[in-house]
Amino acid sequence: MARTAGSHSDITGPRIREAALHLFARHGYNAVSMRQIAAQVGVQAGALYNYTPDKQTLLFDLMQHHMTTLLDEYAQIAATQPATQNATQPAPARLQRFVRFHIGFHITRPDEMFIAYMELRALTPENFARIEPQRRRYEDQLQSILDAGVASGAFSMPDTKIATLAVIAMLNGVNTWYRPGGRLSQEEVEALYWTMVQKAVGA
Amino acid sequence: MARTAGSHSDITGPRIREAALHLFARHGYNAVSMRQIAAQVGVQAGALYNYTPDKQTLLFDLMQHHMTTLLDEYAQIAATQPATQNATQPAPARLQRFVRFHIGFHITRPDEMFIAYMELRALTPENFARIEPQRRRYEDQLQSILDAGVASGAFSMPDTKIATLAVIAMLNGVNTWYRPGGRLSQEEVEALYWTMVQKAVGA
DNA sequence: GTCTATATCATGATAGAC
DNA sequence: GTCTATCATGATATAGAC
Repeated sequence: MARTAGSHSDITGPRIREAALHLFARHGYNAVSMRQIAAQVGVQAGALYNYTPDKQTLLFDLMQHHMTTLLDEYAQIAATQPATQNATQPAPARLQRFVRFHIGFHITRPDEMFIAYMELRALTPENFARIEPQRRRYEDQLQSILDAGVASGAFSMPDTKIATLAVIAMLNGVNTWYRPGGRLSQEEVEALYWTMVQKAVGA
Repeated sequence: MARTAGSHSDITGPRIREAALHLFARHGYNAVSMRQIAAQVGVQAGALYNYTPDKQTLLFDLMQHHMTTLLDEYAQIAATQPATQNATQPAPARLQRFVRFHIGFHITRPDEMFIAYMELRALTPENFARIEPQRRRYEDQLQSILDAGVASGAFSMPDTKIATLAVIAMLNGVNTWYRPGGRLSQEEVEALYWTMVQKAVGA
């Protein structure tokens, strides 16, 4: 049916965020105009302002949602017990879960991930200050796993802070090449990186 | 001395590239205007076009120069013999040299590196097609080291292609946190990452 | 809720004086 | 080689009709 002037819709909001997500990821925040976003949704540019006060808020909301989902979903995964114990889990099991979660989470959200680390500098200072601690909080959880593993003797590495950054960087790299339907399945990718991470931390 | 209209200078060209490099790295290609670049140099916007036909060429030239320097300097390093032999060097020695070179090269050129991998999508398709093979050529040299190491039994990893990408991603991550004068010296950073890479490839 | 129309401003690039 | 001035375009955001 042809798009008319009168009304609809309940789903324009989500479609705007979807279009912005895709376009920001593909071309970069500053290279995308409100007109382009509107065109992709099928409305005029002015209509976007019924859903967002401005372009910057649109970007911030996308990032905020991504980080919140990341933290929430990891909290659930981390809380899941491996069915045998309810004591504190050993560091290698926790690390494996982190690695597989991180890859799985990001591999299924390439656009969100791309924006989350490429468009940080497009945020206003105030918005940046609200996103950055969330990312820090996520990375700190990896470091606590590495610290625990070193303390228990399960891992061996010269510097857990640097190792944290190295592992995150290595895992984030997956999104630069992984494509669904490619040579490797998600399960295979997770297994390969888990093997490499395990070795890297001296497990 | 005050900037005058009449003439100078021989060094405006380099200063333009320097300013563009810094501003592109800091704010992103699309967020930087020709007027901003001109202001940083201390000329008017129109004067920039005595040195570059357009903004896109300015970006391309910066990237091209970076990639050419990278390949040239690595070629020199790779050709250097460890003083004892002139036979083919063992893979672990070659890998160590690669890791230290990669970190050292990029750590001293944070702006160039930032642009080289964040602004690829700001290139026109034609320019991208000229840059991409250079990056590929560089990464292929790492993979050939890993392949040689696996063949000789010095390394052990399930997939050298993925390992190549993983190592590159891990090493590139250094530039997200390293700052001169920080907790770790360049030598210490190189040593830490060499340890982690060594383990990751099963050396 | 969406449209059309518009205010306001910044952009990349060019022309011509000096 | 740089300046001033300007063109043509496209940007974000708003106002008011429907």
